[in-house]
Amino acid sequence: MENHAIASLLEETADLLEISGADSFRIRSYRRAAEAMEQSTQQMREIVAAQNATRELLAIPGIGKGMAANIEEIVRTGRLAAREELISQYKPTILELLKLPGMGPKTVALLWDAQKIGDVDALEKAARAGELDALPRFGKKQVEKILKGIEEYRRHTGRFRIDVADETAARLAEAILAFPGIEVVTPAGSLRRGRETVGDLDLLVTGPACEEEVVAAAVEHVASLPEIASILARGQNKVSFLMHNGLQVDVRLLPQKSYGAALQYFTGSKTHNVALRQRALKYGYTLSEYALARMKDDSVVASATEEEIYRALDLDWVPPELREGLGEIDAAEAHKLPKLIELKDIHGDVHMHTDATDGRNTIREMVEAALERGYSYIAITDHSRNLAMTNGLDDRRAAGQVKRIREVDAEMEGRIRVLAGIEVDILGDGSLDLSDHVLAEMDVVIASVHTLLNQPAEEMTERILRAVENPYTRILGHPTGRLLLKREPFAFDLNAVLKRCAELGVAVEHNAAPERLDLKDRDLRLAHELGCNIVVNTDAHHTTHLEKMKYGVLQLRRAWLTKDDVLNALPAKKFLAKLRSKP
DNA sequence: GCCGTTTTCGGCCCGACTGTTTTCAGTCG
Repeated sequence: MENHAIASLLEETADLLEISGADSFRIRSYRRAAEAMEQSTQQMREIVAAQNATRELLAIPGIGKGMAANIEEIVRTGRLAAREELISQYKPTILELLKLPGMGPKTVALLWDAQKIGDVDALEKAARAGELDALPRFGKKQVEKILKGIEEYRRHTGRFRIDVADETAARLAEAILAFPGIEVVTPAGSLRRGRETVGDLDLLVTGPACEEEVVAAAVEHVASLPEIASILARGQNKVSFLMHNGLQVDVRLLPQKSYGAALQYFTGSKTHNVALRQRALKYGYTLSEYALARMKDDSVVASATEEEIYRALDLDWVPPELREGLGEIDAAEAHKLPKLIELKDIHGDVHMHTDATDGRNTIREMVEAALERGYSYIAITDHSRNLAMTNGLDDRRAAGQVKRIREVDAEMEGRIRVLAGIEVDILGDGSLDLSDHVLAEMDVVIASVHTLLNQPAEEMTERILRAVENPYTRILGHPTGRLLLKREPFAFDLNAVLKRCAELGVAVEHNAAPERLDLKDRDLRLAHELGCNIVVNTDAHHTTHLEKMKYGVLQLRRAWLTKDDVLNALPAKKFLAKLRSKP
C-alpha cells in the first residue's frame, strides 16, 4: 500500500466523520495525518515492516497513538475498520456528493437523513422532481445551485497544470491592470507556491482604486472582463468566476494597507497558515487576512507587507514555495531557511533535441536561443535509434551528430560551450541501444526510461538498475517513468533506483516541462535525501521550450534545493567533472 | 485525535458570502 493510498483512506474517513457530525478536532487530526502521508518521503509500508514501527510512526508530526494504529492497520490489511463502519451507515458513493460546489457535510447528512440520497444521480433526480423543496434551507435558488453544480462537476473535475494557470493569470492580470488606479495584481494560492497543478486561481489586486470608498467601480471592471464564462459570486471586494476552460478564478481587491496580510493569508498553505496563527496567538496577536493585530485592543502590529508580518512574529520571511508545513516555521525562527535556487543560478540546459530527430530547430538555433537566455553551456541530446518514430539516431548518424556539435562548439569561440550528448533508450535486457564506441564520444549520455513497457515492477526495476550501472550512463532520464506509465503507484522501485544513482554518481534528471511531471516535490526531496545529483532541464524540442525552465526551478525550490544541490547550476567545467568520469 | 517553557486535561484558526432562519447555519477559502 502506497502512502498516497493510505492518505486517501484517512481523508475519506475524515469526510465520513464530518458527515456523521463527529468532533471537528478529531476530523482535523485525520486530515493532518493524511497530509503527512502525502508529504512523507518514507514509505509507510517500510516503516511498518521495521522493528520499531510504532516509535517511528509517532515521530511523524501529527501522528499520535491512535493514528499510528490506524496506519499500521491500513498497511497490514489494506483497510480501515473505522472507515468501513462509517460507510456502512451510508452508501460508498456519498463521498462524491461532497465534491459538488456548495455541498458540505451538513447538507450531505441532511439529504441522507431525510431522503436517503447518497449519490449524484439520486440528488439530480430528487432536485428535478421538486422533492428537495420541503427540506429546511432548500429554497428555489439552492436547488438551482445544486443542479448547476452537478453540471459543472460532470463537465470538469480535474485540476489545471501550473503553466496553464500561470498563463491565464498573466492574461487576466493584464486586463485587470488596464483599470486606472489598479497598480498591482499578484497570483496567490497554490500558483504562488509553485505547485504542479492548481485547483483554482487566486488573484489579489491593489492600488488607489481598491480603497474602500471607491472599490465598487474596480469590482465592476473585473466582473465585466470578456474572458469570464460565468460569474459564481460577487461581493463588495471580491469576484469569483469561471473561465471558458473551466478554471475557477477568485479575484480580491484590497486596500494597500492590508495587502501584505492578504497576500500571506491567501498564499497559504492551510497548514502553514494554521501554524502561523497559532504562533501569533502565543504572542498575544491575532492574524487575519486584514492584519496582524493585538488581541487586547485590536491595534495593528503589521499588515502592509508579508515581511513585516513574519518579522513581528520573529520569523524570517518564508518563500512561498516552502509554505507547506514541512518545518519551514522552525527553520525561519532559527534563521536556517535555505537560500533557494533561482532561475538565474541555472547556467545550462543539458537535454535538448534538434531537427536531426523530433526537434524543430537546428543545433545552431538552439545554441542562439541558449545564448539569449544567458546560458554558458548546453548539451544537444537527440534520440537514439530505438525511438524510430522520431527518426532516432543509429551509431553512424549519432557519430555524425557529434561531429557537427563539435563544429558548432568551435564556431562559438568560447561564448558558450556546446556539449555532445544523446538520449538513449533502455532495451529489454537493460542495455543501451547504441554501441559503446559511439557512447564513448559523448559528454552526456541520458539513459531514459521513457520507452519502457509497463511490466511487473521487479523486472522493470532490474532493467533500470542495469541501465544506471552501465558505465556510459551519466544521467537517468525521466526517472519516474510517469511519462509513459501514467499511473500511480510507481510501477518500479524508485527508492532502489535513486539509491543506486547516488552510489554511482549518476545524475537524476528533473524535467522542467509541466506536461511531463516526471518528479513531484516528494520525489525530488527523496532524491535529495538519498544524495542524488540533480540536473534540471527542459527536454526542449524547440527553442521556445527553453522557457519552461522556470517551472522546473519552482519545483526545485519546493524541494528546498539550493544551487549547490543542482548540477547545472555549476559552470560547464565543474558540471562535466561532477558527471561520472568516462570509463 | 493530537499535543504540552501555562502539559496529562483542556485546549485546538479566521472572516466573508449565501440564502433565507428576521438573527443565523453552512460553506468556502
